[in-house]
Amino acid sequence: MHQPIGSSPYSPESSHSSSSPISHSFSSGNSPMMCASPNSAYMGNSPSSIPIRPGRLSPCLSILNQPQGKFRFRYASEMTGTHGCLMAESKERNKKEYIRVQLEGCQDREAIIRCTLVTNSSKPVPHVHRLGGEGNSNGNNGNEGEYQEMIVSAGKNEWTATFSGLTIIHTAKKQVREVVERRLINELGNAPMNRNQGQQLKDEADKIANTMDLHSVKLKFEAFVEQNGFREQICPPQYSQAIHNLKSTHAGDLRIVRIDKVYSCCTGQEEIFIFVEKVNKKDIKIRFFETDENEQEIWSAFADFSELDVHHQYAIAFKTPAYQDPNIQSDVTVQFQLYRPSNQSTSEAKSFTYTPRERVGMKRPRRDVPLNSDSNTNKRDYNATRTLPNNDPVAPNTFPSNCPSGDENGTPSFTSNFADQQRKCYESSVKH
Amino acid sequence: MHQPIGSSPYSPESSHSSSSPISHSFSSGNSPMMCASPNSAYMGNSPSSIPIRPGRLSPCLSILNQPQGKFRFRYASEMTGTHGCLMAESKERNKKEYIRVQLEGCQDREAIIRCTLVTNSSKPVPHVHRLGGEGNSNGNNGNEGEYQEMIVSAGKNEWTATFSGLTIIHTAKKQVREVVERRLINELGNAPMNRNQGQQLKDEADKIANTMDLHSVKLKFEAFVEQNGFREQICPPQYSQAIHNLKSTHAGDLRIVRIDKVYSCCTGQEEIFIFVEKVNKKDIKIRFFETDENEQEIWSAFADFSELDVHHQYAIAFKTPAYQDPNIQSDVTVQFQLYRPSNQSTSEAKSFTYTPRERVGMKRPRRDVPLNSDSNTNKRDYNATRTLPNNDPVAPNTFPSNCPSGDENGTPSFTSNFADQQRKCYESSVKH
DNA sequence: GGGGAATCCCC
DNA sequence: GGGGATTCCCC
Repeated sequence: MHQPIGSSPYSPESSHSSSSPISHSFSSGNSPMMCASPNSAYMGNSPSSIPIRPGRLSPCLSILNQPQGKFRFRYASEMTGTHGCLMAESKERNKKEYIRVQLEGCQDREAIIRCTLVTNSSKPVPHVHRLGGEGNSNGNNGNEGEYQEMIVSAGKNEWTATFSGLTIIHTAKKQVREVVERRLINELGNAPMNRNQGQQLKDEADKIANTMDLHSVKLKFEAFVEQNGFREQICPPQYSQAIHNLKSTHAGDLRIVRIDKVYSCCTGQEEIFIFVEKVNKKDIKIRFFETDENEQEIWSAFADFSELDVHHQYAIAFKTPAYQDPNIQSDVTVQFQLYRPSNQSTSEAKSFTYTPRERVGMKRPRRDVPLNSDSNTNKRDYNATRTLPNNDPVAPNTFPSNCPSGDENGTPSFTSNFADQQRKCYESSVKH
Repeated sequence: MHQPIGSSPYSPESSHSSSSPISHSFSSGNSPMMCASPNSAYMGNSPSSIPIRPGRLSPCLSILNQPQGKFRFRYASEMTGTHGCLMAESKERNKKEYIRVQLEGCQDREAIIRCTLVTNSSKPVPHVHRLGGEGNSNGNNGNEGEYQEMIVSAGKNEWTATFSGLTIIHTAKKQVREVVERRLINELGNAPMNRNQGQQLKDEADKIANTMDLHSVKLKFEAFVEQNGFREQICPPQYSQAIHNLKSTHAGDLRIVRIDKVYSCCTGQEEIFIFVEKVNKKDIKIRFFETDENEQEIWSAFADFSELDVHHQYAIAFKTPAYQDPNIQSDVTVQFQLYRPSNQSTSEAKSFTYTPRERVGMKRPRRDVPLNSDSNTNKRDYNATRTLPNNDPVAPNTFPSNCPSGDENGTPSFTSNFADQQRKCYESSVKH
């Protein structure tokens, strides 16, 4: 102990109660005080820094490889069989990397890096979910899944702990309160309580349990050295980026799986069906946008649909928004993507084409487009080249082309590749 | 007792053990015999008829109003709050009718009609699910949800029992075995067993538990008269039609909720997206069919899709089957519906229009790249590639008409109201 | 690794 | 009455 317990807001979260080599308590605060204890990981203020050991330079932890931002948390009931474990975020899709944490500036022979699961909140506290791990070479058992530890040293691993085989075990909602309460009691060193204190504790547990986000966690890394059979925390903890539960509707990946039609008249209001991965109908939008050559967004608009158009979380029927310019002369390629307002996340974008609308009052029964690409759609008076059946009330026609429809030089063109779009477009524009 | 127990395959299922006024045992057989007891509702043979009381004309039960064929079974955990109860099947959508059962030809002053839940199997046995009921005027309590009873008489209700407020309580899978075992033991009158018999019973319970269909039940109606404090069954039981659990994927209603396009060229192979109610991708087909003026089916075909085209049970992307006649000269209206092979159930049909194909042999420039060639239906991650305006291999085109495409006089017409269909149709026909 | 069935919760 | 969140199971 380098400081009296509770002597400052900086009192360490873990510095005195752990008996070597492995502590089972969650936060190591061991204050006999009640709920207001600033030493409690749950109830107190998190220390904003960690005391430096007297007469030593403070080492420092740095996360070399962050964990994945998304991972499927598994229930204890799913822990039979193997389901893949928490890896590091990696730029390359197919490259597997492990989570790595390095201890810098350590003066001791070796140190221990501990990894625990904490809440994704401004003041991280131990999470009710548990951290599982099997491949861990240090093979910690009997820790109730509450942490994983690695020994680091200069010679062994250049002070770098590699956490492989980590797993996040999802505590069922029903048990959350109980787990929190048990930990609170532990934190308080199992001090005897009177009825009032007991109630206070229960209330606090309730509050924490009801508040804790079960669908995102962070990893907390701490470094210790062991001396004379006691552990000492040697530097401030580091927190990883948040890890979101892939199975959750609110955190799951947004994805457009299938699209029935990827073009629309620039006047919008055309119905598109898409299949998507699980979405929450109250928290989903479809965003159309266009970027310039510098990737700068130059236009965006939301598609038109209501909750009723979201079919059981997996499909959406929406109407396209009007393009910014109702007078485009050639196809314009834009993008669209799912957007979740609650956390601003988006899906990958899919490309989408806006086609020109029919010109109103255009007076050229023309065919200025090479032979086949055309499109000009639906002039009633347009005389198609093909032979029409005698009573065919129209049906102007053009035929397909292998030529590009919009030309490379930017020459305006009325051509569209999408005849049916043109048709509808015409209809909607003549209504104006 | 009118017959010795087990004396015949017709020994009554419920005739002697029940002590008045309410029996708690499931089948009333109370034989001391072991597993082979023909008297056990679970293990024995079901009686194919019921003994007639000596010297009496046998009365008879008839079900005036059958229960609904579909109902959502509720778990015990859902029994808080009200969720609607089992009603009778009714022709008119909005008309609420109760399940009613009449006892005919009863010579006694009054009788009791009991309703229990049994399996939907050739030899119905008591179901592990329970029958709940609250609105029941006879208000049976303490029957553990195992039956509901009504008293009938000439004056009171014209021998007709009305079962209102029935509910089906879904026994969780985990408890099925235990419930079955308990009942078996009860059936055997809690007779002492040796180890071997115990094992036999467990095995039997296992078998029954694993075999019982938890998603469909029937109601069993029995009639009793009470005399000298004893009950006597007075006629053969009646079984209702099956009631299927609406929440089950296998029994739930098939329904087409939304369709992106209701027309296709008669040559088929056009992609349609539909939103549906929960289906099982391994047990669903889409059937197109046509009926003549007499409602006789004159053509049918299945749409083309694979399991991969079924999106999370709620949406399907399929290709239309070719119509029987590739040379139709005007639109043909057919129907399509979902079809579940396992039980031959179908959804309501939606109407669908086949449009004539473009005439082959007409000479006009065209392309041989099918428009839809990129629609790789079988990839979950369907990437709409048809978006690049500049190199889009273009589409043939026809134009819309405000006139009916098929004319009333039967004059052949190449016109279609569905220009894009024509386009695709054209392409698919040129591929031939 | 992931889909969906089973169970439970709540608008 | 019903949709969907949660938990569990299994291909």
